[in-house]
Amino acid sequence: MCAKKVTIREVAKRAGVSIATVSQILNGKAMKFDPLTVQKVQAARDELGYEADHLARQMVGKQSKTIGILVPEITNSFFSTLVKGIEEELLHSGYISMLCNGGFNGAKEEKALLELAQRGVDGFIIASPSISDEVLKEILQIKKRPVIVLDQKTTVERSDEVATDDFNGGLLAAQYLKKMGHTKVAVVVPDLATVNIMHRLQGFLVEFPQALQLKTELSKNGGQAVVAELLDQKIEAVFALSDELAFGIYLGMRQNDKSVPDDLSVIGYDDVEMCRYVTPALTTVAQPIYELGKQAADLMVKRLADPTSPYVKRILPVELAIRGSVKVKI
Amino acid sequence: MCAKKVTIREVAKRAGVSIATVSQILNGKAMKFDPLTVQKVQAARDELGYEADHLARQMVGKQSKTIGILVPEITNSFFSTLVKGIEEELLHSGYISMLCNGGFNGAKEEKALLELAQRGVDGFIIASPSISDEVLKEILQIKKRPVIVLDQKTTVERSDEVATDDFNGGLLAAQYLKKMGHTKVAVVVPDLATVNIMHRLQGFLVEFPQALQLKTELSKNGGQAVVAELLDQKIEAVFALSDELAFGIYLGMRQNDKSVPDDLSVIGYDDVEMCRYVTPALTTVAQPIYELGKQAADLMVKRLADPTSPYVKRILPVELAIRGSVKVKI
DNA sequence: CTGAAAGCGCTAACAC
DNA sequence: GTGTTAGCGCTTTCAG
Repeated sequence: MCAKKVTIREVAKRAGVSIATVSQILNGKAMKFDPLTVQKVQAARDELGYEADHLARQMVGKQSKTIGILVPEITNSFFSTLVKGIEEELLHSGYISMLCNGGFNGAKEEKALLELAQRGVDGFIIASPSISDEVLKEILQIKKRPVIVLDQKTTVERSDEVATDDFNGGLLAAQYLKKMGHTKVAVVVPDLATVNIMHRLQGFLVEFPQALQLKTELSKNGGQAVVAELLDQKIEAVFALSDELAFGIYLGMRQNDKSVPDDLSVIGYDDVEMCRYVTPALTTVAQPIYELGKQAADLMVKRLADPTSPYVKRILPVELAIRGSVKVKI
Repeated sequence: MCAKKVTIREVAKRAGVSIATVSQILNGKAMKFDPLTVQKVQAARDELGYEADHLARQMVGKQSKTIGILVPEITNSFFSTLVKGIEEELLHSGYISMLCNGGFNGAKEEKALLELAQRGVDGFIIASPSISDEVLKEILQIKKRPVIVLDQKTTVERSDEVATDDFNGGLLAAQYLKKMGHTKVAVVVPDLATVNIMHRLQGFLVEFPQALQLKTELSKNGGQAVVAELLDQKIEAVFALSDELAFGIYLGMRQNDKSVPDDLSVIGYDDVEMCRYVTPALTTVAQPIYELGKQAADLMVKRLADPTSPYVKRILPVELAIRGSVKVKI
């Protein structure tokens, strides 16, 4: 099942041709050869189960069939789902993922990216807000390898893009809250706001222009930290720009002996798996996270296959997942 | 910051020696050279910021400084935390991670492993119950690369090991339940029981030899599925062999309009981050998951540095994290 | 002590 | 059409 290591030379010998011929034929240039030779080579390849060594191939400047992935926090359900989507699609296309966890730390991310670049990855999929534009540009320009960024501070020119319809997501959340009769609403926004998150906010503000905006860290802790203020201000309903934030709010409420949704309605964003398992189940704006990862990977593979094709941008739809964390105001 | 790509040749030229000399000196054989030459070479290396190309080096049969990681489901909090620990420790030591998601699918895992092997990883860290022993042996024997398995069906001979004190964890859970006055208890065990999970069970059974054992899938769904039976049997307290299972039970209880812990006490295993955020917060046996990953990575790095050192086994302690899901029986 | 030379497995010009 | 040759960047005998 897993022979020692069959080289191109053996295939050549077996087929009675030179290694160059084998290389050519096996790399798409088959039509320039005598059909008979092609036959022999392919037969030999199959019989020996030969597969080109990615590493050797890479040394001569070809693809390594490896993609570098950078996420800030794999531990976060959003990112792990994303990575899963990327990884599965990539593996399916014969690529493999090199994963790095940036930890929301610019320096570490840069190091990771460099390490990845040095490893000769064919492209990067970067989903991390704290990576600086300059570093990104450097990678992109100097290394000339395609990059796809997700969840980024700014958009990189000259790259493909996948995103979800963030503006609409924010709008959906607002409309729902309004429909449920809420007027005194707040929105909790992260310090480190990425463009996509800003879009959500903008969508939300269309319906609630003067919603109270609470800044905090984009994490469970951040959500927890904001509860006191929410309670002080007698807010009725809060829009958490991520489910993580919402989970933190849940905890904060419980610590204050208050109930969701009786004392405060909360609506989240992302639709992470745990939404269904917290009590009450979290009403949230569902993004197709896994799909987002798959699409990013797909775009990357396509780009690598045809580097000159025009850049594309794909927007994935979002929808409201109504569960139990928003009550109708009587 | 990221020079074009400085090769060994440039360093050699700069130092006024041959590339062979540079290679030797930079690879530990410095003492066999004239101190002056060593000086010059190191100076040149530093000035140019030279670093050997991992790929080229690998081609000549050296290390690739890359470790393959296989997990069944990165989306699962346990595994993502584990991966984070591995990844961080590895990056710290100059290694990089190639991640594959097995999806609890033997065939896919095998493919991933092969792909990883072909990529020339220096070693494998495998945390996946469904990988077969034969495949594992093959990797280990044919490729002769070190493997560390976690959460495995069986233990591989001739490898280092890290594990947590599963037996004690089960015992701890049982003792706590007993202390809280429960007698009619159940334990929900996964179909696909790995050795470590069996140890937990054994520890638990020491205190509750005739606990009701419910078999199900090791997942949230599995937990949910088992609730009806739990209720039918009028169980007072249940030990879920993983937090995932416990979360499923929470949902199942809610769907039956029953309360945790009033109608059923539940204790989990793992201490995943969400334990604190569900309602009630989940009492569980805490394993140092992140640390487990770090240790596995550390062991791997050490093994690679000194392949002949004796195999070691590290056992990490577990402890009870008491929260709100177990009530004292009056 | 140090350097020349032979590859590792593969691809790409350029001859034949 | 197909083989020859020259590397990619590095390590490693093996002479000198």
